[in-house]
Amino acid sequence: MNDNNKKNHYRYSRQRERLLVILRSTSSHPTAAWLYDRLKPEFPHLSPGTVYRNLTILIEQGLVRKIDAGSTFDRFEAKTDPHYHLICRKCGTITDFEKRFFTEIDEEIRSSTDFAIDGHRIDFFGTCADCRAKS
Amino acid sequence: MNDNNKKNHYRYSRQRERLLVILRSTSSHPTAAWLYDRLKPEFPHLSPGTVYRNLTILIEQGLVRKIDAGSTFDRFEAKTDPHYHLICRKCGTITDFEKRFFTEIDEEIRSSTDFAIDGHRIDFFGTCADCRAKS
DNA sequence: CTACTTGCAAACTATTTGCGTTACG
DNA sequence: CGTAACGCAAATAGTTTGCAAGTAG
Repeated sequence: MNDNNKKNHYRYSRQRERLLVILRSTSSHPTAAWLYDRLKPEFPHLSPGTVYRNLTILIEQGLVRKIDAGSTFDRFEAKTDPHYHLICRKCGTITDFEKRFFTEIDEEIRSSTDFAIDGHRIDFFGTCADCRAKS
Repeated sequence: MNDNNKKNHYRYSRQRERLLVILRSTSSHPTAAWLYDRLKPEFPHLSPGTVYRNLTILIEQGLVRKIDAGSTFDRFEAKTDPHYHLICRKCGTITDFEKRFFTEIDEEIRSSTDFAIDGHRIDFFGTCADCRAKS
């Protein structure tokens, strides 16, 4: 009956606002730990729980997305427009790719399964320019 | 100087052989816990460590792949031929899709980045037939 | 015999949660 | 004022690791 355990409405929180601002100001797809370290000087009593709870809320609000890129930890991004990720096999860096979105492939899948497809995620793997320069 | 901590060669192990057979006999993309439960009756003294260690070895050998599908736990598959995953948003089931592989999209990305792309992964999201029937 | 593999148990890491307090609306 | 959000600390979940004993080659 209850929609899991989502709140009725969200109250303003300075910590959450700053978290979103920082997340929007970087393209590095940071981890929760990185965000915590980044925010700690501003809020000396900040706790990891607060970071995680706020990330969850921001995700519920559709302002942030969680990324799995094969690590043991989660990464986050505030980009909400459709885009892909280029993941470097050497250094793990994630780079956004937004020049092209292959909406047409969903249609191809739809036509040959009984799955009701509403979206897709693509990660491209390879070696970034920096890593190639180093070897 | 040392190649991380990989072994010089792999010795035969009955546990590992059975693990691979079971993994090859299912299309359910199981978790380590599921594999452990499945193998436990055959090896009453089996430990989780053995399952994880052997999965790591099978991955190094290129016989098994680890899948991240947004869960807190890893899933594994013994399919090594290129294919995609259809992930149900309701029940989390992962279904293989192998009818079509979009090799051409790598080329499109290559031409507009300085990333040396050598492969991609696509996950399609939606609702599976079973879940649609239930609602 | 050498060193890879095992079982067991303890350790580890990232994340979540309970609780009493603070503060937004 | 009611209840969402906080900080703190303890708990959890999944996975990894150290060690002594077993075993493949």
